Amino acid sequence: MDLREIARRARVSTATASRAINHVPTVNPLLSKRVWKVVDELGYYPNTQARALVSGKSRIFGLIVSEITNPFFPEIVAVFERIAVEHGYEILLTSTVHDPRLMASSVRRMIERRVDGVAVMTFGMEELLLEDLKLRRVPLVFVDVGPALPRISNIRIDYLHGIRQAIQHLAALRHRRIGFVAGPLSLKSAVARKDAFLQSIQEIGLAGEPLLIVEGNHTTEGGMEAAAQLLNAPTKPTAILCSNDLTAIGVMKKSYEESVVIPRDLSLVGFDDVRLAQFMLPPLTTVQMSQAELAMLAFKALLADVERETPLLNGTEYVLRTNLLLRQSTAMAPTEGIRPRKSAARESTWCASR
Amino acid sequence: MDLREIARRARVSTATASRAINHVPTVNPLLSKRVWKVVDELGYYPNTQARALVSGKSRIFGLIVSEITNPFFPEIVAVFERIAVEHGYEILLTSTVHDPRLMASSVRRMIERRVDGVAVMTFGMEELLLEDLKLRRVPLVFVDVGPALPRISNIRIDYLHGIRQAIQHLAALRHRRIGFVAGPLSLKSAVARKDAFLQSIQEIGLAGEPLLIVEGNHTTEGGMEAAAQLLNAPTKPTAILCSNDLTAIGVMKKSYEESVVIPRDLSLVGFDDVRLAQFMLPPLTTVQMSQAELAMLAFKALLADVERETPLLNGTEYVLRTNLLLRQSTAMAPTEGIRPRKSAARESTWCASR
DNA sequence: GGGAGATTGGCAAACGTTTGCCACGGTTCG
DNA sequence: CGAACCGTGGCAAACGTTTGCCAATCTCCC
Repeated sequence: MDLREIARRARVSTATASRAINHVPTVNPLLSKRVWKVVDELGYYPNTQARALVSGKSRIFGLIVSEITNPFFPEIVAVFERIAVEHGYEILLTSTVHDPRLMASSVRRMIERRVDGVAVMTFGMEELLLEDLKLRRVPLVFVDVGPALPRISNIRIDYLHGIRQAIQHLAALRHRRIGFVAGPLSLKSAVARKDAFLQSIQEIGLAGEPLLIVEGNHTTEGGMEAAAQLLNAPTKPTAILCSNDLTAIGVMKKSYEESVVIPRDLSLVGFDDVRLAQFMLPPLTTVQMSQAELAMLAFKALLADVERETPLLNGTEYVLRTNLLLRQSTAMAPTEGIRPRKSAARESTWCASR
Repeated sequence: MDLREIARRARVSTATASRAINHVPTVNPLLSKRVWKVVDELGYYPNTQARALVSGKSRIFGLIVSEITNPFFPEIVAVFERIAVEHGYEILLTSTVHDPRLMASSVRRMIERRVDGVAVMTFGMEELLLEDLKLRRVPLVFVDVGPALPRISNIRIDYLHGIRQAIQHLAALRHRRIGFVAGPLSLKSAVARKDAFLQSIQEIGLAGEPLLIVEGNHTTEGGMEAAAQLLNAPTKPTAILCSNDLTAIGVMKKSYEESVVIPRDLSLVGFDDVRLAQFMLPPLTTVQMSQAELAMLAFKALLADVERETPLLNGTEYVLRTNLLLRQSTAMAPTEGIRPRKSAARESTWCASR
């Protein structure tokens, strides 16, 4: 069943039928009604591919996330999809799972489907692979990349704001030895988080304390390994800040196994505010980075780019704030009985790395 | 840049160019090489919509899940997507969030995009809304629906297998008062799980015990509410089986708040084996229902239907088994001090419902 | 009553492919 | 030497829309 059939049954031309269906105002209301009657009777749905072919617009946005099984992303996908649908867009989802080959194939598929734009929510991976998209002038939006080219927007995350809050919160609880489990330092966002941690530590004059930084990989498993290292370090931290919630969950599990009770013996702060964070035992204090806002920002950026007729000289930059969310995984630092203060100072550059 | 341009530059007709690109064997290797050279130089990607238009196949599968933020689903999406891509298919994802309107609009969009098939992973919701798809002979695959029509396959979950194991495991640990937090009974799968629980209880002669069933809603919040009810019931259960892991996590949280320690005071078993289950404290014993297998089964079913030239009289039925996964949230039942056996018996039909 | 202008609807081209059909050239065999 | 056949490649139609352009009809005013 196609437009021709509709036109035939409504006794109009296909042109009129098309115009009626698209609510072009010049069409005679009487004819329009006739067309719509037939459409409803037959349950006709226009063929999007034919439409796309002639209009040159697919009304599809690509959405690339690094790993959909990471609980951070489903929320983004859900919100992005919801807004997209509201605006008549469809999404083409790819979960790259950190595999450049998959990323490449995904980019290719997106180009083949002629997406109208792509949101790249991988937090600073493999931009090289996106050359093809840039070349074709596909509007793009990234998270955490430098100042933008035309048709390329950027969402900058203000990591410092939330992380500074976290550190100051811990300091207020008398913690001085604060550990940090970083994300994979190949990720720009992981580096940015670590830098924010470093800066925050410095700001409140804790830079002289032994530096307790371990590189994790943003998974629970990585968190467990990192916790193992940190808890056996010559100078155990009394508090740990993690580069993401999954890592923090891993730390919780390791602590549990080693009978370190949170928050009595160890205060713990996560990052992201994954939905599950509040259901941990104890509920995880974490730096919130709103997934919903991030998704909305990304969509907004893409839509603006698509609807703009003349491309801007440079893409727009959007900013997303982060904020500390207090729950119950932090507490006053344990009073230190036999803290080997002097000897610890000697090792102030201790820094493990996986 | 289009096929015509490729053809022009390779000095062949578009027909030959098309055939070369699609590896039609009759084309002269020399010409083929010439075509491919141009293709690679120009970075030409064929326009999928034009292809779809003429071939009548969009090479898109729809995937409908009930809620992508439920950690059960991302794994399904990930696996489904991976296999789809491997087979040259794209997926159109919808998260219906239990909203019939969204479901309807999603079905419409899928039809407009001319999907080649749809996997409906909502566990028994709103099949009525899928009439449009059935009408158009779109291959479908469901989970937990009755025997199938042509072009409609079904994946039946063998809930009993795993749930029976769970109950027997609890019984072996001397538990006699086993509570159950059901899912929303509007969901077929939730009913099936409850029935499996009932049958398993009966099988081992525990049917005479007070019946401790609460209806939850498959969310953590629902689990918390259910736990509140169960823990304050006249005859507190010593073990609770939950209809899914999210519910179990809610129960854990509530127990924690009420200082009921798991597994010492209360044994807990979940269902699904969400990735996070093993990171709960204590790690959650649960009935595993492999998300990866489910996704693979669904894709396989769809693909088989698409590739079959003559539709079967009835769709195929696939079966997915469930299995108990022992972790650390179950233990021997607490020795019962002052158990009010007689008085409890009177209330053996106690059954709360939200 | 006739012409100008405004409405409205139809014809047909275009979007970028695939593919059925046919023609061309070359080879083989009688 | 001619006919039959095969391998190869090109022409053009088709897929289902949208839309520019033009023609037809109507309205209104002089």
